Amino acid sequence: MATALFRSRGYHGTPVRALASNLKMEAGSLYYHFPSKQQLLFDGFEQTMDELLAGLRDAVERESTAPRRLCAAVRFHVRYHTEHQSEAFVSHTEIRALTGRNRAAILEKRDEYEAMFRALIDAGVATGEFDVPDTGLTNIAILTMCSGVADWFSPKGRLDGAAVADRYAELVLRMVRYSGAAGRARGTRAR
Amino acid sequence: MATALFRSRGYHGTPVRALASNLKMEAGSLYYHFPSKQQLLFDGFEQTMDELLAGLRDAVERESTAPRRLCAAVRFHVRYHTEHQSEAFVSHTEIRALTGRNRAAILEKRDEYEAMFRALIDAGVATGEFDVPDTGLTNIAILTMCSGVADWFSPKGRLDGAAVADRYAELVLRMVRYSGAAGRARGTRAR
DNA sequence: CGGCCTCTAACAAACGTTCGGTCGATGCCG
DNA sequence: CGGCATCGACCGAACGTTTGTTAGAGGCCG
Repeated sequence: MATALFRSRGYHGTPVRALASNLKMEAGSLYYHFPSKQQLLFDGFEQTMDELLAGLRDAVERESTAPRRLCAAVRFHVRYHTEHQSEAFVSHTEIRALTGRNRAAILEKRDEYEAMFRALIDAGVATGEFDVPDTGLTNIAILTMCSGVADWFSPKGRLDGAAVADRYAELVLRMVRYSGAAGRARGTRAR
Repeated sequence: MATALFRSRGYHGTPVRALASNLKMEAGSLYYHFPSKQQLLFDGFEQTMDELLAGLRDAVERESTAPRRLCAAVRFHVRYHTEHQSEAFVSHTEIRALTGRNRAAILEKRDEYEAMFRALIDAGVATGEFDVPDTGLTNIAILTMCSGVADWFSPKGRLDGAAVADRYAELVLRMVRYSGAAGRARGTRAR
């Protein structure tokens, strides 16, 4: 997969010839399948963002109360970052490698994602279930914390993706000071 | 500054000629001051890591109780990431651009930094002041969350560095479930 | 004059991309 | 069933440009 190479060497640090040889091909042959290296990056970005948006929407829809919805969102987000680690990592670090309108298109989707997340917090604040001094800051703190999972997670590690997701959900509940946090994290597991 | 360019375009995405023209020089002139592009990157890394290590040690030394020490550590970490945003950002994203032993040297310092942070949590757990289900995971969650500040912070934003640092300190206290969290964050401000 | 510092020019290597040719599989026709 | 055209997938070589780096000459300032 191209994403694995982009992850370990970066977009600009990965020659087209490396991408090709990874697929047991010659460099020129790649251009039968893709019009440019940039498009290859962009396609990966778009797929990742679409999966994130659809997955988040889906995870949230299954729950009704604010704490459960936020929990489900966090668990989905973390699990996606463990199961599609390379894609998620690249989507965070290589945005700057996207050119003009490609970058704009992705940033738009990222903003949409962040807004969906923020709405989950706002909802809990509105009902009084959450107590956060600064919704915007708390939201971005939660998101960067959860996205950071793609930085350090290892499938060979002590905890698997589901376990990390559960523990992160509890951490988030603490951050928004949901009083029923202690026993809830595991209880509201989606699947 | 070279770091600013590395930040916006990445190491491999920044030609030596761009670094030079940023200093109103020609490319060749740079090599009077630096032996190689790689060394330029490494020097920046080493300075940043040393400042982080020294700063953390210093911030922690001034406080005695576990919650105050953790708070001071978080505040220092966040403020450093707002005041040296480019350096901090590059030190997170471009580790992969470091070659062999350069990379090893930096990773060693990073591990040392993480261990110092973890010790702060362990101390609070030992005294019963903190209640965390998984120290290692909580530690890395806190660190990625706080380092993420370098991703989104803007000096022109609504909150300045000190304000962000204070709010992050409170979020962290919530994560380790220090019961006196509410009023403490601002109270323990260092400077 | 002498020591910093910067310039210009050039280098080989590596870059993304293009293109004509090749090869095996497939489909059609007699 | 055999012969031939067609097609998708890939190769290999080449392209013009850009890369990091080196070398030597020249200018400013003491």
